Amino acid sequence: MSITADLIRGHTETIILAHLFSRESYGYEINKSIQEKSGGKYELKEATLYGAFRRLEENGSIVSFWGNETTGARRRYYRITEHGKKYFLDSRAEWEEARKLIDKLIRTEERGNE
Amino acid sequence: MSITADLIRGHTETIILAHLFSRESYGYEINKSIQEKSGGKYELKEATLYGAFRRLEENGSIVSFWGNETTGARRRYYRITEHGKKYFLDSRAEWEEARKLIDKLIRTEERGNE
DNA sequence: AATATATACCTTGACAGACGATGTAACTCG
DNA sequence: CGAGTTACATCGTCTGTCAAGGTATATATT
Repeated sequence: MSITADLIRGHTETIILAHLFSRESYGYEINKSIQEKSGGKYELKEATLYGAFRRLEENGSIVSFWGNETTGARRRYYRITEHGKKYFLDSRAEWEEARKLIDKLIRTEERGNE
Repeated sequence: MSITADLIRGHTETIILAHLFSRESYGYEINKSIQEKSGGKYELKEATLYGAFRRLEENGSIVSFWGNETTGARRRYYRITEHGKKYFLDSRAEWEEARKLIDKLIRTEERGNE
């Protein structure tokens, strides 16, 4: 893991919702997918993941239900709600703005000769 | 303030160091400058700012000293150290990586017909 | 002379998100 | 049958942020 979690902090819910925006899924799969997409550089810790699920369900962004697996471990599936979709799009827009701002704020002024 | 601090969280120190990278400065000025650069959309709270100064000084990234103002309120100036410069450049590189990763992770897969 | 505003510093207590550690349980493979 | 994988879940701790409060000097207004 080379990406420190401090930098991701605050984006966990958005990342999860992005996933559920495309298709319903379950915790373990979401986490594996994030690991793959990050090339192994980042993984959500389980406590973080399930904590985020709880918050998202509490605020009505997702709903959960047990899958009917007949083999293997049981899975709790999550599905994004309409409210969750809106919340996600808002969060993503906020991210775009924050990204621009941080880029601006951590740019050093090595131009200074005009 | 439209940018929530949760999204900036973890970048406060980097933002401060970016500022001190260009020139030595003091708390109040740094904060004002951030407000201006953000177009009023973001400001560091003072408790956050001074907390960050304390951490940065503790880990040797900055040194501080009282200015010799003969008028107005006294100022505590901060100067970035060599260690601080390295820390800043590392942090900025981490940000670049984290930014790419988050962009990737919150992108929805609306392409899916090939 | 009192009041307000701006500059400038600083601390305390509380909160929220992230994490390490730990636990449960079912299946799989050698 | 023991080790590894899949899969869920919680508890206590740590850390960064913030609201609220405080100190002090200088200038402008009333």
